[in-house]
Amino acid sequence: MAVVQTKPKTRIQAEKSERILDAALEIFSENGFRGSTIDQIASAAGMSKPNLLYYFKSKEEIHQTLIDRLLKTWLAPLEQIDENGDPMTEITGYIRRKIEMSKDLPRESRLFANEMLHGAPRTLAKLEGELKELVDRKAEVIKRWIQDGKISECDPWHLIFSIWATTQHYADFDVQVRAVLGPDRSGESRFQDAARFLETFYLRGLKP
Amino acid sequence: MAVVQTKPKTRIQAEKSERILDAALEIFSENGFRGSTIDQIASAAGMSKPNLLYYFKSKEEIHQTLIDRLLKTWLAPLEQIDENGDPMTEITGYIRRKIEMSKDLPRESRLFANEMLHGAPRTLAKLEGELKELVDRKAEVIKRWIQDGKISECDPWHLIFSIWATTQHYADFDVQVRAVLGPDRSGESRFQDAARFLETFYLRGLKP
DNA sequence: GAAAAAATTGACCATTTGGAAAAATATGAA
DNA sequence: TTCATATTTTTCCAAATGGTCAATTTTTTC
Repeated sequence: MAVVQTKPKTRIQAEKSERILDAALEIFSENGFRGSTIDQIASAAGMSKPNLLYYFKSKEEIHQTLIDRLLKTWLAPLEQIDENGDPMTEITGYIRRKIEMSKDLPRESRLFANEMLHGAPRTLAKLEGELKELVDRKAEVIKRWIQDGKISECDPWHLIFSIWATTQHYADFDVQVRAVLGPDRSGESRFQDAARFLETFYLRGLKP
Repeated sequence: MAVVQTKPKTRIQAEKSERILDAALEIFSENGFRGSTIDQIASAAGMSKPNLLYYFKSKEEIHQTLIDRLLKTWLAPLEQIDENGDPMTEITGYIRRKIEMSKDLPRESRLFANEMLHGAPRTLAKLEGELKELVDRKAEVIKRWIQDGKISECDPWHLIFSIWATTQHYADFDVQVRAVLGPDRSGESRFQDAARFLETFYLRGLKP
C-alpha cells in the first residue's frame, strides 16, 4: 500500500513523493485529470509506473493531494488583506499578489480552474466551508470601508470575484492572451502591463 | 465514412447530427474532451455508439465541429461594438451581452474555457487570426475614444481581457460563485447582480 | 410496391490504461 | 556483516474505450 498517506518517514519518501507531485502538477494542469495518465506522470517524475504507485496508491490520490495543498496557497493572498490598512493600498496589493501568482504559479492556477470548470467534485465542500467563510469575512471588511466612505459603493462579493477573474485570466487563458497580444507583446512584460492596467482601473473604480 | 462532413443531405441527418452536437456539448463541457466517451455522448443523444459514428467519423470530429461553430458565436458580441455609438453605452452594452451569454450559454463558455486551459490545440490558428484581428480592430476604436477624451486612458487590450474574464467567470467558475454566495444568493439573480456590479464599476473606471 | 439508398444494430477488435502481485535489489540500523 | 525494512522492477491483468464491419431494418424514390 501507499506509504505517504500520513507523513513521509524516510528521506527517499520525502524526495520522491515531492517529485511525483511536481510532475503530476505539470501533467494534470496541462491535460486535465482524465487526460493524464499515470505513465506520463511517472515518466515526468523519472520513475516507473509501479514505482510511482508505491508512493501514491492511485491517480486519484495524487490529484487529491495536489488539490488539498493548493487551496491553502490559493487563499493566502486574500487572507493577507488587512482591515486596518489603507483600503486602496490593500486592494491594489491584493491585485498585485494575485497577478504575481498567475505569473509564478500558472500550473496551480490551471489545475484549480480545471477543477472548478468541471464542477469541483473534489473541492465543493471546502469551497462552501473555508473559502466561503474567508470571503464572507473579507467582504465584511470591504463593507465597512464602504460605510466609512473610504471606497465607493459596490457589492464586495462581486468585487472579489472580479479580482479573481481578471488576475487568474492571465494564467488560465494564457494562450489566448498571447495570441491576441501577438509575439512582440507576449513577453514577461504582459504581466506587468496587466498589473498596471488593473491597479489603475480598480483605483479609479473604487475611489469614493 | 461520416455523412455530415460537408452538408447534411437528409432530414434525418440534419436532426440527428444536431442532437449529437447538443449532447456532445453537454458532455464535453462537463467532462472535457478526454474525460468524455463516445458512449456517453451517444446515450445522451439517445442512440447507439456505432449509430453516432455513422454521423461523425470520430470523437475528434464532433469536438472540432463544436469548436468551429463556437468561435463565431463567441466573437459576435464584440463585433457588435459600434465605433460611432456612445462609448459608455457601447461598453456597458458589451458587458451586458457577455453576461447574458454566460447565463444562457454556460456550456459553450466552459467548452471554450477548457480548450484555452489546455493550450487551445485546435483553436490556436484561429485565435492568432480571426480573433486577434477583431480585437485589434476594436482596440483601435477604443484608442480613438481615449484620444477624443471620451473615456479615460487605459490599455484597450487589457480592458477587453478584463471584460472577458469578469463576464465569463460567472459561467466557468459557476460552482465557486455559487458556493461563495451561498444558497440564498445563488438564484438566477446572481447574473443580474453581476451585471449591475460590472456596469457601474466599468462606468466609474472609464469615466474620463 | 419494388428497388435503391439511408439508417441502425450487434458483434467484434486492438489499444490504452489503472492497478496488483511477487520477485529482486538497495538501504540502513544493530 | 547481517537482518529487517524500504524501494524498485518485471510481469501481468481486467476494464474501458475508440473505432470497424457486415448484416439488418427503415426510409425514400420511382
